[in-house]
Amino acid sequence: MVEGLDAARMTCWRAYIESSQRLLTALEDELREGSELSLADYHVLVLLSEAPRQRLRMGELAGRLVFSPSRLTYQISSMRRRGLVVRESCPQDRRGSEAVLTAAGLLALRRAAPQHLAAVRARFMDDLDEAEVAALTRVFTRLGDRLRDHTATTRPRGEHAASREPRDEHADSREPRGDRAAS
Amino acid sequence: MVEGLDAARMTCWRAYIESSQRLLTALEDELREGSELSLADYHVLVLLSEAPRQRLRMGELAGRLVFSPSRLTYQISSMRRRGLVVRESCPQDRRGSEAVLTAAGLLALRRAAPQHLAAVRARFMDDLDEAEVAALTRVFTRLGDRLRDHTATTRPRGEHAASREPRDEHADSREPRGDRAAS
DNA sequence: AACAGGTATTTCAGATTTGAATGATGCTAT
DNA sequence: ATAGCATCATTCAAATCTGAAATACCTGTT
Repeated sequence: MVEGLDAARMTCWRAYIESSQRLLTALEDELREGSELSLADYHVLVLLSEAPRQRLRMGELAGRLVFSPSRLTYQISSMRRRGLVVRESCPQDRRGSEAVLTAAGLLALRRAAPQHLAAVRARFMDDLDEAEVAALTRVFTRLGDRLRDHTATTRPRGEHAASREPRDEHADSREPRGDRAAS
Repeated sequence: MVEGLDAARMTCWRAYIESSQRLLTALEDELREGSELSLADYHVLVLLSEAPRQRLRMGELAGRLVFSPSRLTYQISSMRRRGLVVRESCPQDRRGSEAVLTAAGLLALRRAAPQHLAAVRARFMDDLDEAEVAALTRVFTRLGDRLRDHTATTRPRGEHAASREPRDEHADSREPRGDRAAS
């Protein structure tokens, strides 16, 4: 048997995997019972609300959400049925289509955000001291950067990974933006 | 709008969510292409291989995997079809049933483990220094402990969460066990 | 301008996941 | 013992997710 992880890393890995799963499950449950939204719905709404004209190309959205293209198509169809978004075809590129936030979608986000963010704090963030926040930020930012590259390079999950151009100006803004609707 | 997360925590939260998603996706893809196993299959096999007689009750398995009961039923059926496990009804409690690792299941795990663990290291663990490993372990162990309690107490996801008794002796062992097969 | 080769997205069938309902058994207090 | 409630697990239908194939359009070349 090839050498696996050392004991400390194995413990770390297992704690991370299991607790992350529990956390996501808990947040999903709490979000659903306090709103009509799933976590996926919520993430879509956040991204759209922060986007320039509250709209994003399907591919851009899929890339940021880490969704396969077909999953995103399904997700947006579902949200459209519920009036949270509408679709428009992209004028610059007629192959493309955009998801556009509706007033109802924005309202849904604004209503759901306080509870959801409170839940994120209650279940996770409030337990972290500043040093821990800094450590997690460093680790996961680095991880995300490496995996974004890797996905784009190696196995374009559904072809929606970030483009090869120098760098898309939206692609990794992690800072608040002013036009943010809820968060 | 109620106060959300402070800027540092929001950055942290988003980096964690996105990169965790990318990591899981990458590991799932790599595991599937190097074996016939999904990540869920792999986790089941690891737990069974470490269990006393290489068998676990459905509920115990669901609780540790953070699976709903019906999801676990489906998962185990699928693994049984492929010969990775068999099922036995539990002698002590005739309501219950056990999943038991087969020789083929153990073999599949032993074959898949080296590549999978190498991927875990390559994509994640090798980038962490000792202090980061320690910080993550502390944070996620604490998180897991709190969420295990919370789930058990508040909203027994499918009723398989740990019992309310003082503490189930299997429930949070995170240490290697000696009889471990692969990891 | 027609072609070749790429890209963006959807469609489709099949696999997985969910949650509510069901069946079967265990447990406790009569 | 047995009624009454709790627990373990499965089933079923509906919702979601995946990957391969199809569709429509772009772009650079000739």
